[in-house]
Amino acid sequence: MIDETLSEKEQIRSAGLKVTHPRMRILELLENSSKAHLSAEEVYRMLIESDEEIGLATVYRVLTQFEQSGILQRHNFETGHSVFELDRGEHHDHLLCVSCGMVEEFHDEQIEKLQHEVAERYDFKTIDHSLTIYGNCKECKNGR
Amino acid sequence: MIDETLSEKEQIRSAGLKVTHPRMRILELLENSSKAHLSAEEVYRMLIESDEEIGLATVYRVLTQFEQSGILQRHNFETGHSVFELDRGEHHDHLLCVSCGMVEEFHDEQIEKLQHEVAERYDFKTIDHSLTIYGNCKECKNGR
DNA sequence: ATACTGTTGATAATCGTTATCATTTGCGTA
DNA sequence: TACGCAAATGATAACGATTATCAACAGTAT
Repeated sequence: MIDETLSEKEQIRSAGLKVTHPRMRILELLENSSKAHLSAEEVYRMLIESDEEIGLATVYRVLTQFEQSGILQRHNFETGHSVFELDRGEHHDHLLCVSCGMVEEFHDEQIEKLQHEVAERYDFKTIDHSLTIYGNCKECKNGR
Repeated sequence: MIDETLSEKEQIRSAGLKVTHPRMRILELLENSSKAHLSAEEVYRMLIESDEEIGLATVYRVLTQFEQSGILQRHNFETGHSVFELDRGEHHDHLLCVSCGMVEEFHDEQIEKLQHEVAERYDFKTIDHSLTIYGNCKECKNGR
């Protein structure tokens, strides 16, 4: 979960990481992206298009570090690759359009509560949970 | 969703597939397994151990065909590989122990209903949905 | 039994991701 | 400000899971 009042530099520092060129560029990119959910390959391509000489290995490494320090969240939808988004603190679930790939976020307190009850019922210590609804969005449902 | 009253042979036939040795063995294995959720590699290894000469490529192919014809369900938990289980019709969600890999199934009608409401709220046509709770099971939570 | 088409198995290829390692770079210290 | 060193980088090899290729083989309708 990030503190929006911290600058990129401060966020990276407080994650215990050196403030380097690749890390700054990647964090800026995530914060300025119009798409909330990006894959490593997408981040890499966007950097290349901005004439940044950042290797693919570095992109994967930095994204993983950002995830581990809580700057980013990683999601594994059923697409065969991970996508990342800024962790803004509020837990949410996803609606994913299988036609156009669009991702919509939602939060439902009632569902959250029921999930905790289920975990309790099975004597499970919840670490994380993910709920994704796959389907067709408004646009794709009708024409396209 | 499979009809339990159909024999393996009939299930394969009604999927529009030829009744072959590998398909029979794989379906039998799934139906007799004590573990409900198996990966392609696990199925392959179990076949090898039963002295079955079935190639890994065939295992992947058959599992995919069984999934497409509704005999199996495929799940992509956050483990990096797919697992398969017989589709018995009743939708359910999963509790996954990140320590021992144990998978527990549950069904909560209330959660189902709330998910439909969310989809409606966003004008989404639901095709599928998956809810997985990651954590530590009863055993792993305490000693191990 | 025959023929035709789907299926199989060995293996190469692919995809997303991680490991390796020589070179470079932040950054605390002198 | 220059120095030194551990941490970080980038090119690329390696990896694990899965899919494609293709010649040999096997169900099944006739």
